[in-house]
Amino acid sequence: MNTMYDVYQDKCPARMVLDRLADKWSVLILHRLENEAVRFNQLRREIQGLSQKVLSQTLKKLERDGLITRTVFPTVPVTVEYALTPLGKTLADCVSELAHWAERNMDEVLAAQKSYDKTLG
Amino acid sequence: MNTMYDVYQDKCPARMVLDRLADKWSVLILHRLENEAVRFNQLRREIQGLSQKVLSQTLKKLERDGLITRTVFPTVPVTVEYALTPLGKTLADCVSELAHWAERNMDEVLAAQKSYDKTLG
DNA sequence: TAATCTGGTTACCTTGAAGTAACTAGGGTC
DNA sequence: GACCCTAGTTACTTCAAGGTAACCAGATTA
Repeated sequence: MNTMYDVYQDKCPARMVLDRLADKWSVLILHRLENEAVRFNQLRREIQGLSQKVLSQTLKKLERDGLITRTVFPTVPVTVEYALTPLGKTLADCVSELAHWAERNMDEVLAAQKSYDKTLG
Repeated sequence: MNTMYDVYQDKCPARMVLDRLADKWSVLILHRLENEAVRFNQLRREIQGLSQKVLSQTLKKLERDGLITRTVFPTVPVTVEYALTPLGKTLADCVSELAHWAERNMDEVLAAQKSYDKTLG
């Protein structure tokens, strides 16, 4: 049973959660993990512009939130895999739609920006 | 017909769009506008913690992106209403799911955080 | 012994985002 | 004339997120 919350309220815990989710890197990482577990350096290589430091920080936050798991395999060199938890999966579905929306509609957004900037002359 | 983009690529325009969307205030504003047009000060009052400056900036960005319209009514004092465009509506649907997810699942997230913090003792 | 791999952490610095608060405009009321 | 309303803008300051780059552990290979 869930407590009722209102995201419009300041200091509402749902707001804190939303604040964490509304982050570009979290969105990209969750999206990437949607269909398979991925290793640290693989994420780093695939998500361009994401530095090692920020990747590490973001993964830690996502793990803390119970959205992803971190599994260490004692291979040589060591392998660390990140994967979605069941909770993370429900969020990733939601977040992927955002990513898809961006891919689908960005032509229209760019056109709107162009037109907006023109009218300011 | 849309160009194909990949959000994992740096400097990909879809990434720029995603970056703009993955913003707490944009999410809250789009969510609030989902079912009705809302005035400037009304948004400011209802979305707690959102300053006048940031509200103004965020609305301007959303308008530039073609997601909301700004309509001035020559009442006294002047009334300015913000409303979703059809494009904005498609995004708001997506974004509202994120807000709902946060409200629905935050108990579980907070519990995960608590448990994570405890194991670090 | 030196270099290489993964998966990080740490120190240092910069810059841009946000807070605060005052100011503007255009009109109405007392 | 002074003050209130809406809807912003502007100036100043501060703070934290992020970039860069070096460092670390643990093990392997040449």
